Amino acid sequence: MVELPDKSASFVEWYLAVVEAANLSDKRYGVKGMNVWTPYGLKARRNLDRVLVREIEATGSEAVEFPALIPATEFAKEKEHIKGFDAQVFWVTRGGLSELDVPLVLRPTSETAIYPIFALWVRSHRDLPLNVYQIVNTFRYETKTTRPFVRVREIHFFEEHTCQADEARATERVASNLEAFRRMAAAFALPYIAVRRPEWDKFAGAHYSIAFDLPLAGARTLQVGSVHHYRDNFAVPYGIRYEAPDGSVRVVHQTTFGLSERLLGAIVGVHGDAKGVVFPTEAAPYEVVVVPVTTAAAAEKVGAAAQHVAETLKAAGRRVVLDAGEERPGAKYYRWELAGVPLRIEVGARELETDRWTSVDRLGRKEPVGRATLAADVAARLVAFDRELARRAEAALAASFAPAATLADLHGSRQVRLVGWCGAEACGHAIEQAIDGALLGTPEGPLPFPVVAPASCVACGKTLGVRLAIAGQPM
RNA sequence: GGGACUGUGGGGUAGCUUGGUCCAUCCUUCGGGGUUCGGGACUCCGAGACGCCAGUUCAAAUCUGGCCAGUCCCA
Repeated sequence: MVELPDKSASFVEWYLAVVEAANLSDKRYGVKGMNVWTPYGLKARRNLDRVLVREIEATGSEAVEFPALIPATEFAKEKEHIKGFDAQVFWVTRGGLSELDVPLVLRPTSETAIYPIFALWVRSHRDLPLNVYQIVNTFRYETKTTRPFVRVREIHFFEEHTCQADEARATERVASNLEAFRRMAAAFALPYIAVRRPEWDKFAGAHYSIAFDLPLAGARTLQVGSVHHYRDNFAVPYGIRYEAPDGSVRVVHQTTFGLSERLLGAIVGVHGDAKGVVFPTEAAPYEVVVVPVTTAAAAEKVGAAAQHVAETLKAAGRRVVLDAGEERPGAKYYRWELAGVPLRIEVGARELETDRWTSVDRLGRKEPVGRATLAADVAARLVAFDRELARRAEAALAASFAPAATLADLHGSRQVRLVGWCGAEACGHAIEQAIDGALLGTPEGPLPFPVVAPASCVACGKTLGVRLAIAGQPM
């Protein structure tokens, strides 16, 4: 029997307990920040990857894989980048018994592994755009407390790297990535806000960074991914140049798009409830669980019917698990609810006398599904489930933001705050200090809820050039 | 980066102050048997632990040190 801590009262405790109880990850490996992917957790992760791959490939990106080790000499070429990552890399300094002449960095991100090769691949304007992505593990020497999926040292990382002919085309690629992320997030019923990070918080080496933030609990937010415009900041030191149609030699402009298993953390954190995980259909390791409700009299018939239901759904392409175990039905319900399966179908003697099965979705909504129309009815129920899940998440997101007119409002805030900001770094830091968190930045595009434009900077009171900014506490 | 606390079967705990009573408590879990089965069944039998390495001691889950890991707080 599993008792979960209260989600709204102690979010972090709840999160850790859910991840463990649902068996998504095993944190007993014994190296800080490096957890074991369990069969169940890995199924979910692969579903996320499947959607990411589908959506990024729809934009003309191709998969590649680069090595995990980067020579120190290459790593050091872009000086803002190395400044940003120097303190959080693992080094490989020895090979067997001998010291390496050139130490190797275990990639914390792959710019410096990929760009020397991009310089070889890109020769002509005909080679552009170059859009590639990889899904690999990256490593960061995280010193803070690590948490499954959210802050780890071995990161399951999706990263797209592109080369474009000029700055405008790179800007277009950024827009395309924002759109791809919109589709990915929608697939998981995850509402979010896209935020342009302030100068002091952009990716090391970027011209600008746009991050995807989700409110979790109180003022806490989780960045699940980001898109960066590099301009030619990397292309110059790495010599990524091409010959234009007019014969001139030009430097490419680059973008990247990064996501990680934080997406899974976000699904757990946003959709999960007092009973456990709630998986949106696309992410769910199993979309449907079939539970036979047996009695001594009808055991055989019920068992055969349950099996038939499972097989019918499998044949229709559903991920299905048939729980024919010895436990009583109630115990199974609790277990599969903890695991977050979107839809349960109950097959018992009662149903055998009708032409329907009972189905209950993870939000507790009970409805019959037709025997003859099983696959179609289940599909419809799952669509309705995802829609309701999204609706609830959107309502929760809207409720987690509140405007703040003064710095005092930010103290001990239980919500993410919308503030006026003049753009000055000093004011930004004053805001960060007040909320004991970060100025996440300025919204990129419209927010998914109504907003009143602020009149003045919450820190200095100036009205000139004031824009809407978001302040919260990144997890 | 700084500090605090914690580490006992798969999970949660009692025991630690004051070393011997402990081949270690209780709940859960796991394996086997029986009766059951529409929201966490009951019962019988069985399995399973003192984070790691040193030290102190006749004797260490218990005391000391280091390491590793986890949790929390602060920059």
